[in-house]
Amino acid sequence: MAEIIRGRKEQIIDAAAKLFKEKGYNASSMRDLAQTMGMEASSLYSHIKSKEEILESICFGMADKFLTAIKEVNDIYFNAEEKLRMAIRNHVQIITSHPDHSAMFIKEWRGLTEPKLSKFKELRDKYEHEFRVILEDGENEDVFDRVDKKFATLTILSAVNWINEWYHSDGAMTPDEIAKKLSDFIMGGLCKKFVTDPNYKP
Amino acid sequence: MAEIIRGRKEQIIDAAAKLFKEKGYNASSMRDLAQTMGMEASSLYSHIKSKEEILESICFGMADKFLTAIKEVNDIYFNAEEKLRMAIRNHVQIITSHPDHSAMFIKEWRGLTEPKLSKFKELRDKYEHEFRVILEDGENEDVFDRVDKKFATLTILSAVNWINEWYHSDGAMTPDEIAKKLSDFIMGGLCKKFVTDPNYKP
DNA sequence: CCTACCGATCGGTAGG
DNA sequence: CCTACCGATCGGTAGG
Repeated sequence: MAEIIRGRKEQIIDAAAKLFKEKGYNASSMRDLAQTMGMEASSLYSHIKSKEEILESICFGMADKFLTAIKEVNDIYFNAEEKLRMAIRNHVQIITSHPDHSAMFIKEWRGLTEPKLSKFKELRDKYEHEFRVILEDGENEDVFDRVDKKFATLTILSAVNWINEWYHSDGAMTPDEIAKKLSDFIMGGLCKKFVTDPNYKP
Repeated sequence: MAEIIRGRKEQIIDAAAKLFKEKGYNASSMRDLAQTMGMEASSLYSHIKSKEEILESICFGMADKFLTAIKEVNDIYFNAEEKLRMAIRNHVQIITSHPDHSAMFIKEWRGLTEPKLSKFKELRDKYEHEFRVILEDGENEDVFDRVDKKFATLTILSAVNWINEWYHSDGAMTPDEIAKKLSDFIMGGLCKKFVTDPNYKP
């Protein structure tokens, strides 16, 4: 019984994530959501407390996924380049396996109201901070250029998040191929050059 | 008389852009907008036809600005690296001088309905295409690496658009400094290396 | 899970 | 630019 209810709740949340990603959270009504589930809007409330509860559970659930992934990377003592490549790989992995839920974490969280909004922003900032630590490690190891870390972090995150706008599971690239290309681009940039880093292998 | 009405209309549109950027288009009501203007919601309709007309005029106005800027760059025969740096500089310039209106072009256009939605998407694709042409030029000139052009275009555009999320005119960097840093990052990536391109000057 | 319904708010109009 | 108001739709509840 409890399992049936929980299962149904997850179905509703998944359907909501898909709808909210397509139309936006504010533009989606509970009646829209009910229709995709083949039920009346009022029936949704047997399983969920409110519209915002859905958004909340998705946003915080994904924040947990992203944070757990990057903390694992930072705990293991690879060098900075490996760390960054791993962090990007994990990020792409999460986005491509949960594209609808990821859209809530990346952009639809704006629909949250206080005090949940502030709580969520804290988690996002934490994730950003973990990325930044990797870049700082890289500079200390003399592997990365001495760049503006905040600037570089935001630029990298914007690139990895943009994937969610164009990725479709039937596309030509696998998640790992996407992660590889993105990492190469971030490491090496666009211009031709020879890398003289000791770790470089042609 | 006509000037007074037009001036008032522009004030409303500017206030709307600011409001829509902060709260999102769908989450903003005409009553919210009226309040920021110190008038009743119904009075807005003496100056504008509908809520969507506001969004439309901003989105298409900005599309025109961005397209004009990049077409100018592509018409002048600089080399590809110069073209890309110029295109990024213009893009940053437009965003930083019209941050509210730019937000409509970058994300709030989703609030448009057909047939305007499709028309707008065409213009966005055109802008993307112009960027892509620059990357193709760069490869032909043997200045850029042979990269997936669609992939690189989207990555670059995501980075330049993300500026709109964190840029404030009282920040530490000028628009040209932002453009320079971004261009350097895109050209050179994060890793240490020596550039052997003939055009390279240390 | 449904029918029936609530108060609030939405974009927008009429008429001055 | 305002008052007065419209039909539609919103998130959500009561009761079964």
